[in-house]
Amino acid sequence: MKRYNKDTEDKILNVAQIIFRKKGYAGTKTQEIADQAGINKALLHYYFKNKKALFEKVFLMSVEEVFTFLATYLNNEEALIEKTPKLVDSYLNYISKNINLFVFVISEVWQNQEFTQKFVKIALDKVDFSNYISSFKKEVEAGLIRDINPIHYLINLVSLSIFPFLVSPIVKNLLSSMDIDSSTIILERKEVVSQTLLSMIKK
Amino acid sequence: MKRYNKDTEDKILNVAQIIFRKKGYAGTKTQEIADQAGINKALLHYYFKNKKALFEKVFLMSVEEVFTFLATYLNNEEALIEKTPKLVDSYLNYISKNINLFVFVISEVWQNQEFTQKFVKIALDKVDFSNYISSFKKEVEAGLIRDINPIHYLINLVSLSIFPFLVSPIVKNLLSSMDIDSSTIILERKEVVSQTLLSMIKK
DNA sequence: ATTAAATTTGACTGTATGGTTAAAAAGTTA
DNA sequence: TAACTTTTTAACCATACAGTCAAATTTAAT
Repeated sequence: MKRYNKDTEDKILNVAQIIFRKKGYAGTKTQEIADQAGINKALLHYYFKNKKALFEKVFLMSVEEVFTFLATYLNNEEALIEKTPKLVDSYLNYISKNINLFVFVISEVWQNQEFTQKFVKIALDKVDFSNYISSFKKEVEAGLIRDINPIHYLINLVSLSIFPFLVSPIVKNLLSSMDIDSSTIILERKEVVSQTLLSMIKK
Repeated sequence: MKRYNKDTEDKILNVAQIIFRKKGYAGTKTQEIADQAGINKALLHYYFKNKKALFEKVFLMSVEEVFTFLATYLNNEEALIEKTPKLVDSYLNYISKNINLFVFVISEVWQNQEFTQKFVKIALDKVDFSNYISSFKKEVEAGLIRDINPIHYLINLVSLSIFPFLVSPIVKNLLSSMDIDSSTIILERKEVVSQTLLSMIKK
């Protein structure tokens, strides 16, 4: 006797993830998840206690994904000056393909602060930035980079990378109203972000 | 014979603005707006055709507010190197007091793209950044600042300013899990953002 | 093949929600 | 004050929605 059909559970989770990330908690209807998963709404409650429980699972997976990607690339052992352009390049690619993920996490963290904070903490427990901090400090001591707070470098990195995509529907409008070609701007961003970050750490 | 009671209409709009900005379109219930405005739900429909019409008014006001503040400060006639720290200072103060506004606009632009885009366009029509662009170019020609694209300076300014607040519930958790005092970091941000922007334009 | 457990379904329920209606109350003009 | 208009209300309606239940179907073990 097994316990639950993993295929069905995965199918529900995958569909729920897509819809929750696009429409948010309040905007998502369990009926739509069931329909798109090709199952009955009752079955959804057989696998997941209720809408909130399903949402919480999706939310936790999402926050974990956000941190995992960042931590993986940040913790690799390479000199920061060489690492920066590569990190920016792959990070911008990742963000552009997963922008819904970031909009979702930020929206829900504010709209449902009471029950999302717990999962932010859980996700943070699995992630470790201490490696990044200590290798940053080592490079400072070795005289390779300027003596700045690694936290500010990190905040600037994610701000410069994520935010332009967050507001891209607005920026596209703004640029076209000014007769500026937005695809050129997007292409230039990688270089701009790299240069801006490098100017923080280069002596 | 007058037409509508302006007090009542304003009361509804103000309450609607607060609730929509906090809970988003789907998360907001018209009953709650009516309750907090101290009126009957029928009266809400007497003043506004339906929930969507009320939302659209609030959304338009919000996008306009976002652009108006930025444009006002950006268009003032002062050398960019002197203007930057002042602009950052007042912009960060403004954002920290109105973070819901920014979360709201970004969330809704993605979640309800079909019917928000129109209002983004309307709001953009009322705003003019051409002044900023031309005075930036003048400073470049005068040799006061480096020859960079003013759009990238603008994108970096808003990214570095707004994004840390957007993710502040997460950052606070992250920092405390690393035993870092977040209030110190926040205080340092003004200087960091200014310096980062200045390093883009200083020769 | 029989039995029993796990999985899936159709039909249902209660409530929350956006919106309407008809009438009462308040305000305005003559 | 009478007549009329504007504003506000209580009660109501239809629908959408999250969640339940009992029965049917599938799966696995003997």
